[in-house]
Amino acid sequence: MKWDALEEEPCSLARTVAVIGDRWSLLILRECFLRIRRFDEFQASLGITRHLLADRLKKLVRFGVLRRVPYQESPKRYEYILTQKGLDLYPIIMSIVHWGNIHMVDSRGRPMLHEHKNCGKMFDPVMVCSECGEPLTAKAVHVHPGPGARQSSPVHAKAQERAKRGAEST
Amino acid sequence: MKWDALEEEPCSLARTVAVIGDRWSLLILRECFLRIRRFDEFQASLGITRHLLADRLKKLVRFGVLRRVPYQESPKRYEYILTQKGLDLYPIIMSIVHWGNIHMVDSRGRPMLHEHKNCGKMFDPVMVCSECGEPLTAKAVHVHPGPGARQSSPVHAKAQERAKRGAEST
DNA sequence: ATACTACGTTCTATTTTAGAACTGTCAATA
DNA sequence: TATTGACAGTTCTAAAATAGAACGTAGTAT
Repeated sequence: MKWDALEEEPCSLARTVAVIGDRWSLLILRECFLRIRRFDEFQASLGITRHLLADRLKKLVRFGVLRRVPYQESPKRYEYILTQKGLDLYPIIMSIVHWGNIHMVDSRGRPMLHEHKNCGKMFDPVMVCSECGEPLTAKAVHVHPGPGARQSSPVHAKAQERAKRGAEST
Repeated sequence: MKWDALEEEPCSLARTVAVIGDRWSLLILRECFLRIRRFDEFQASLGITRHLLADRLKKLVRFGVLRRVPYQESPKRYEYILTQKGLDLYPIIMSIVHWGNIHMVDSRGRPMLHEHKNCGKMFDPVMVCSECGEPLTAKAVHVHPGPGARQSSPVHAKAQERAKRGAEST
């Protein structure tokens, strides 16, 4: 499968993966949320090759996640700023960080703590239902095809059936 | 940078990216949450090459995200089931889907809708603070080094300073 | 025997990435 | 005036990852 094909898939996950689903894009976005904005800063803090950095920044700009903004004339220099679309990636970044905090820390503990300015406390992110406010788990969610769906795949139907008959899990 | 180096980084995001930060792993996990469990089912529904599928499943098992469970003897056959560690990825998957729903849908609308069994309504996921329950935004969060941190990078310090002096954004 | 199912492995060609060097513009310094 | 340095990329070659197809294996069914 080509990257471009991902964008066309009738699946919001696949389309998002087309934007941020590679090793470097997520790390670049982490730096953006840590207020890194300039080419050489990204390069220095990530150790990414300049070649790939240029490529990924272009891609993120093309998708409207970053904006390339001039910060000086002569010589003209640009920095890369998160757009609203980019800022909206924050829940993704935070849930990735949180999973790492729970499942990937070593004996020394978390590399980073997060303080919520509103309440002044160190927090963890919690994902809740927009309708009832309860925390969400995979098992409490049922999926339906939406208006943008393509006819449901036979393999999924078969798996659903088997899962219903079978005992436990996922 | 090598993939193995990512696991060692003092950053929960980088360590999580080492597990799920490639095109296929996230798509495989999507299928897991849609109750796909068997090799040929993954292959059929994703169009991934058998080579890479075998490789990624091994990796996800190695990281403890999936469990390889026999479902029949003679010939011995296995299926791949999400562990608790894997189920805990749900907020990541849901926030990725939600961003796609908001920013990547075409005119036909969402490919998929989610129903919360607890309240019976179609919902969107919302990320809130574990301490005060308010929705989280990037600007309302302040980061601190944690016990597992390495000394803060000069480039980050520089960027922070510049960001404080400067006017708006991120 | 032959075909079929399920789960991989192996092979070659293509694409992507790593790593280093190079380019162009301008400002500051010697 | 010549040199150095900062910044933002581009270009090059070698190494690694991926795509696509074929092959292997172990059992059941015809």
